[in-house]
Amino acid sequence: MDFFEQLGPAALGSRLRRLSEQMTTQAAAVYALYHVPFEPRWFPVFYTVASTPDLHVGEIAERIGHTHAAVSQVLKELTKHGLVQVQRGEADQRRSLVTLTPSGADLWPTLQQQAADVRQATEELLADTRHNLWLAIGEMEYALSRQSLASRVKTIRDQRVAAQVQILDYTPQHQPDFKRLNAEWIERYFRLEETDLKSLNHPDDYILRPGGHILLAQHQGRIVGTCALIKMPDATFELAKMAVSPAAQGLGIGQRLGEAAVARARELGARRLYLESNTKLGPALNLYHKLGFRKTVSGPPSPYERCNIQMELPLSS
Amino acid sequence: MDFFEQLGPAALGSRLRRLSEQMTTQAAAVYALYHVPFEPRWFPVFYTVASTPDLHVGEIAERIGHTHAAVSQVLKELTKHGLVQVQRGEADQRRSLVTLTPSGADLWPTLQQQAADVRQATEELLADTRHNLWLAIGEMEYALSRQSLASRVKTIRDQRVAAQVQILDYTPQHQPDFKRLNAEWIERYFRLEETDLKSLNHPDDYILRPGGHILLAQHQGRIVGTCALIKMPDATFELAKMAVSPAAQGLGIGQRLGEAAVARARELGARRLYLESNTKLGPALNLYHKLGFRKTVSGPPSPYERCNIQMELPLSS
DNA sequence: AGCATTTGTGTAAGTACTTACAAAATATAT
DNA sequence: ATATATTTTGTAAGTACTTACACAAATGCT
Repeated sequence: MDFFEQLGPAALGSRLRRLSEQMTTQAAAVYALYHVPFEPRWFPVFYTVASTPDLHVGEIAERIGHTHAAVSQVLKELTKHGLVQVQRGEADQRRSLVTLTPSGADLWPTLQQQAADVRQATEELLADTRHNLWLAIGEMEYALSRQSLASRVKTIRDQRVAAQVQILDYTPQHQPDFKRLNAEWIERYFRLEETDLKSLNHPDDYILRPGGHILLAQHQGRIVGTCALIKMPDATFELAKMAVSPAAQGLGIGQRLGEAAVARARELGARRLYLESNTKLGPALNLYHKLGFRKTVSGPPSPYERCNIQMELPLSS
Repeated sequence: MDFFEQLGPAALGSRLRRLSEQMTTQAAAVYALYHVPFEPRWFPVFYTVASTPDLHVGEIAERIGHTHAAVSQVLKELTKHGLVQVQRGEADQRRSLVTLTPSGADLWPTLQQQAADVRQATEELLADTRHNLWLAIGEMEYALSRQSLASRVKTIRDQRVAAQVQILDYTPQHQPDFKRLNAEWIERYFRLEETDLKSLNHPDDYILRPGGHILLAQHQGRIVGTCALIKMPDATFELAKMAVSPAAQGLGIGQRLGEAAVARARELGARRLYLESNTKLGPALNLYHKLGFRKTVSGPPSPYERCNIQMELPLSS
């Protein structure tokens, strides 16, 4: 099984599954040992009912950490085998109250004894190992409850990507990328307007020459994000043309671009940043908020139809 | 979840299953993170094919530790999604050789990167814990490969039962049990013969008064086993009427009875033990062998039709 | 009291594997 | 060379759970 060795803990899930399967098989063998006509998967439910009778399905499920559906299925089988009986609740007619039948009660001491034997065997097994599996599971469950594996992986990937993302200044060779990335998202949500086409086709004329700046994000040799600072009166820049390629979204590239834009505005002596957007663009607004932008009380009307929100960020110089 | 706390490690199997399920769910979330249209269960197969192309189904299965059936199913899906292609083997037409398609090869770097990220995340997770889950699994698998859980449980149970089993001397009140236990197994395999009935109905007359002894095994207040020493010429006793109740079989009660009988024969100054049995009775012969009995080369003919094997145990006094 | 909402349960279908079985190609024995 | 055994694979069904859905009973709200 070089597979596990090569991949290491990345295959943790697979390995856990294998071991749990092995344990389940062994459990079946244990029942055979005691001549008990009983299936391992019944145990949690039976144990719970025997310990505290007159519980209903939902309560049993909660105690053993399975779903009510699983409990319901197991109870059906236990009933068929004559080990438990189910009655409608008296006060609450929806509930199914469960108790042991006489033959279930007969079985109970044997199962208890068996559980005690299994417990002892497992404890001896665990005592033999340097790394205690039972405690390790507990610690792992705790660690995962604090931060999920997926979000841990995301953190790692974001760090790696951030190290690979470069923020570049616009040069004329970037015009096609600049246009493509912006046209892409505008067309997805709205319609390309005349004003858009002018500035996307001729950013030199419409953005740079009037004193603006354009920043680009490069990842693995490809331009995957853009954003522009457009000069406005009163030491203000408008943050516009913010776009990240769909394939590169979720990598924190917007954040990097935004931060770079804010830093650049500061360098240029801006006292205020301003932007226009649309409330439909949730993730974008989220990003702006993270960067420090807040809703403007009132501002000049926008030339774009699609803008229904304005935000600003005062820059204390 | 008091269930796990109450039962402790006896519920190890359940707990492993829960954790592995959680890891599987998380794995799916990780794929979503990378925008990869890929299911976690494909990974082992895909990984193996990408690392070493032109393997066939059986080889892949062996490497990843799954069955060929599982590999076959996953390959079907991978093919449907255009990630791998399967060809008949040239030399051996039974084999299905697997290689990546161009689009599978495209996906490979992303998956490799992702696996590396997952590995790092998991390693950080493991480093945070006091009991290393990865190593604990390895140790547990090793321990179980040396002795299965079922056999460990059996050892523990046998010890417990042995402590509870008492070997008693026959008194007339035991006659019904003595008869019941012997009749039970004789009728299961053969037919009760006249000779049987005499000694079972009147053990005093046929066994004890001629100088024999009867031992009984008592477990939890019930007589669950019998065995008799019948006096023969030349300081020899015949070990006969060995019976253990079906419900109590496998508990090592036969062994205890047998050992007690041998010890008693020694006390009585016997120089040899003798018995007759049938080769159909595998477990019984096994027990006799464990007690030290060996096949007799030739002996006097038995009054019982069912006897086709004779064994003896010389007792060095 | 009449309505929507919540709660409790059961059933069906899915999941990621397994075991069991079947069929074809190849290897081995006579 | 022919019959038999073994290898290789695919398919079906099972396992021990899950999620999704449906429906009745109870509760909350006006």
